Amino acid sequence: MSHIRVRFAPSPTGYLHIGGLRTALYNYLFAKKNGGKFILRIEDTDQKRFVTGAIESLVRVMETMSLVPDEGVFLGGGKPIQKGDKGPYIQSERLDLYKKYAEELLANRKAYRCFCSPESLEALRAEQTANKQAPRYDKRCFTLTPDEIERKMAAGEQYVLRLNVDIARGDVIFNDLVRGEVKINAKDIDDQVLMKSDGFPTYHLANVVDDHLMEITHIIRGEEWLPSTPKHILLYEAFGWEMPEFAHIPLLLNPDKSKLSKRQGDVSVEDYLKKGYLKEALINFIALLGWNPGQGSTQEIFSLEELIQTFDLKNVHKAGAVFDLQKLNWMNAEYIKKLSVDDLYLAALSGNFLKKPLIKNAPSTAQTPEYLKRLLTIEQNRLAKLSDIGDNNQFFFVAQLSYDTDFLNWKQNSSVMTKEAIVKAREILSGLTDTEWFQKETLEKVLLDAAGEKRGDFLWPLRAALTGAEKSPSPFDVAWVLGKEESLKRIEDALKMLG
RNA sequence: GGCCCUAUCGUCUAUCGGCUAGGACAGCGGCUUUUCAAGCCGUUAAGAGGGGUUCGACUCCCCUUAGGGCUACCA
Repeated sequence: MSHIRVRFAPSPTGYLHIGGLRTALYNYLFAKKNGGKFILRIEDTDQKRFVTGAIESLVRVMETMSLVPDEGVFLGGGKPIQKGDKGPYIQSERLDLYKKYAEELLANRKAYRCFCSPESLEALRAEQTANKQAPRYDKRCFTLTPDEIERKMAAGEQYVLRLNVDIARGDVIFNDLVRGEVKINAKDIDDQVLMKSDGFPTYHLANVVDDHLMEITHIIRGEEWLPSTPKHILLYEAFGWEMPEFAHIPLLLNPDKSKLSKRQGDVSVEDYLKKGYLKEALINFIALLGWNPGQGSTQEIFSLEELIQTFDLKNVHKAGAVFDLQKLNWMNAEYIKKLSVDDLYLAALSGNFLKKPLIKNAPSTAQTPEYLKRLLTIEQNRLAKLSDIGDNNQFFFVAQLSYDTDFLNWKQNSSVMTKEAIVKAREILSGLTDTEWFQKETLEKVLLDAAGEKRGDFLWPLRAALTGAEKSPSPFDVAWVLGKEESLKRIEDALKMLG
């Protein structure tokens, strides 16, 4: 297969859907793996559903996710720009092209004008449904005489162009790269509208025309397109064009196995980015939803580069895959753990995860880069996503702790023992220089030595005084993050409470 | 209703006729331990049902069942 060209062709009706991202990814991987070209085309043929700014956000997210096309629509100065010699890549700019090909179809009797009103079509459908028949256009306009057509057109009647499906065509058979042979009989194919009355093409026409003109060799798209593929094949036949290969990839599913949708969780890629899922984790996770390296491999963590090397349509699953947030969380945590603290800090900073109210309302000493990096050092192993930063350790950001005095006592220990422990801690800690303090190992060793055998007697009161929390990282870690001054202040506060 | 697709642990999946059915997430248990995580170790859990084909079927074929998708002048 020489000169492979694939495309991702979303419509700008909102944000990039996580399922769309997966489709884009498979296209991208397939292209890169095979030395082909990955094209981004915008399918904005439905004026009613167009959302302002959707193209920009679509392209931006693709870029963020490192799925940069070789050709098609890009962003330049925040505005959509197009690159490539097969453009334009935005369908609303190709209207005359569709018109030209539609006329060719009309001339060959492969398409015909239909003047039926939406109301009469709806009535027809209602009747067919009531009679338990499959709703299908009855071709009544196909038999219009040239005179009648001319009269209606002269009268300014609105019309659409329909595909003239020849029932005698019999089975339309094609070989899907992931599903194998698929067969649908022409009698089950509706006379699909190709051109709408507003002069815009429908998906079916625009898609086939563009894929041909843009020399697309492999159409990799969601399974929801499987039933309409025969219509597209009929169009290729009508034009006498070479057929591309088809690969229909399995749907992404909600936990209840229905098609992944809003309502049952987040579906836009930006939602996940906003929650602090790393793009590498998202790509990795989504790649494994419907594909695996096969060959008995048990590898789970893949870089984009590794995915490119390993990807093969042969190993794409046929059945839909449930989007399991728990596994995403695990994978994201894996990626967070692999980051250096500086990179983690940068990721948190650039994603705006250090500006949350919890942190913004904290004392300024708890907002310095040094402080936050110490926090991240401690929290790195405990984070599923960046938006979780600080949430389980809020004591790092409050000016004044609040807890019951009894909370300082380890198990059944008396407050006298607790006080002794905290006094001892104060003595040791106040003797440390700042340099010693910020050597995490030194701090830990000094405190561990002081704790001796019965660690709980010493460490629990200290940890309780420093955090006031039932759960927290170790007292060494907490003290290390807080710094000497704040730690000693909290220790003094505890001693005051103990009287 | 019609057409099409699909079917291995709860979830993602391996297996491409020889299986004591493997891995991962989640769950559970343990170790570690000052609490909570992390980490390490262990463990529960699957071939929808029925017919064929075959020396031998999770793997191939058929039927049933179940789930899903499509059925628009939306993509």
